[in-house]
Amino acid sequence: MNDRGVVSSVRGMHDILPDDSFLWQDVEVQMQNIFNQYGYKQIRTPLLESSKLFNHSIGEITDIVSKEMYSFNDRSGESLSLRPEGTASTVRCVIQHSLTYKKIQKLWYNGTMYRYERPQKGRYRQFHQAGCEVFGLISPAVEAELILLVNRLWQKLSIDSDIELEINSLGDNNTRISHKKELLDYFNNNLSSLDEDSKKRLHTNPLRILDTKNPAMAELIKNAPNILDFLDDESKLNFNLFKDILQKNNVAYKINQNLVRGLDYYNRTVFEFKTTKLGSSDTICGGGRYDGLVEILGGDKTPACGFAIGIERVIELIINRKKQIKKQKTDVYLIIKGDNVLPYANSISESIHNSNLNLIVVQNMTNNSIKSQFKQADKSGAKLAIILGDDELSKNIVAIKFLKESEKPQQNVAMSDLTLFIKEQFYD
RNA sequence: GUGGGUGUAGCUCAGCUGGUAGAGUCCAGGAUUGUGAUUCCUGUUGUCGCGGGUUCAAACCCCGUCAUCCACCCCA
Repeated sequence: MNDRGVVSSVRGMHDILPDDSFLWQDVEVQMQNIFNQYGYKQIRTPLLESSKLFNHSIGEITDIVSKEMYSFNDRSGESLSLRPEGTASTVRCVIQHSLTYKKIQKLWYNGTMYRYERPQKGRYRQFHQAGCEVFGLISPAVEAELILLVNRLWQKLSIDSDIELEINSLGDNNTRISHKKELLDYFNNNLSSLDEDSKKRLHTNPLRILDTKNPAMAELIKNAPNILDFLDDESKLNFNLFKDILQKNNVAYKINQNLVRGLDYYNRTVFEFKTTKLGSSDTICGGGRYDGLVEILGGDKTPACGFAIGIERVIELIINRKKQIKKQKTDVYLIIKGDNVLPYANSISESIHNSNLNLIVVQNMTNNSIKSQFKQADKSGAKLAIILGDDELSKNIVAIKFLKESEKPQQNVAMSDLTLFIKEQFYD
């Protein structure tokens, strides 16, 4: 509630307004088309899940679980949480319905996620993520396909030149244990070079130190033990194969040995699509392989791999790129003048809708001047204005004005011929 | 949780060393008795975020508070 007693949306949760919603629809449709074209099927899971699900999957000590979840007890005392990401719910759904029993699943989702964080550019408390998850396949062709599919989306949305792909491999369990041990030794031997934050992270999440933005530590990080030197043979083979596929398909990538994902469940190949155009929220898509998660959540051991896209960040990039964003355009605008015509106006709109031409028809319902109505018609982007006044009504005609092709003269059309006339204008 | 910036008309913003608020845009009407550019004229819109303090006087100074943006932490 603000000072005047008007309730407003809660911090970090934003309305998508009419001038922007068309762009959102456009992005969502393009995304769905591509996901579907690669044979992925949509799932829709609840926004609310048992808190346990996220505690067990994302990791108790991660920031997401320890301080960013919207959690509360419901009336029966069970702790529920608004989902902070989509993978855990997807895995839960897959296990619950035995979707991977002797089967491969390729799934996609799109929905709102919730994290209690301080809002800033590209980061909100309610935000949208779309993602794909693949279950039951061990081949690095899976990771590669995910990359190719996302890459295609960037191209479709014309933002590919703003985005760079970074990849890394986290290897298997042993890789991470031995790398972490070496890393701890290394940092402990160089304690004096660590900043305050990093000293804290030494005990919580030493991998994160590699990700620091502090330039004073660049040299230290550069010489730190490289996880890629610790890869087991199979992970190494997989990673090389993965890179081969990317190269064969002309996908540019950068190996970032310091790329660590924030969630506990990742192993082997991980990747992020990053941009420099969005301030400090630079990751617009992140993902990787998580072969252990299904088992952790109580399912049979199932290899899996996926990614999530931050839709708000994609939208920001698009708006950034084109100053004029696409708005919803009217096709036919109906102008009305006179006391007797009102009962006939809706009938005209209805007759156009009845003819299944799939046109956007807007009818002026004010009693404003003709001039004002034409102004509105022009602003709506309509190709045609239909004018119905007392004169026209008495002759059983309507006047048609071509708003986009002003060289064409205005013409009268009999009401009975109207839908045919309009069809010719839009489809011939 | 911690820093910094900003809150004035629906929107974008001006407002000097304190003297009681303005422009553009938008919308409506008219110039054009029923025709969309442009131009011109007219008109509508404000708890100057909120609360307190200083002062004869506060949009402006001081304190507090809320909202928002950006950054840190962390992440999509």
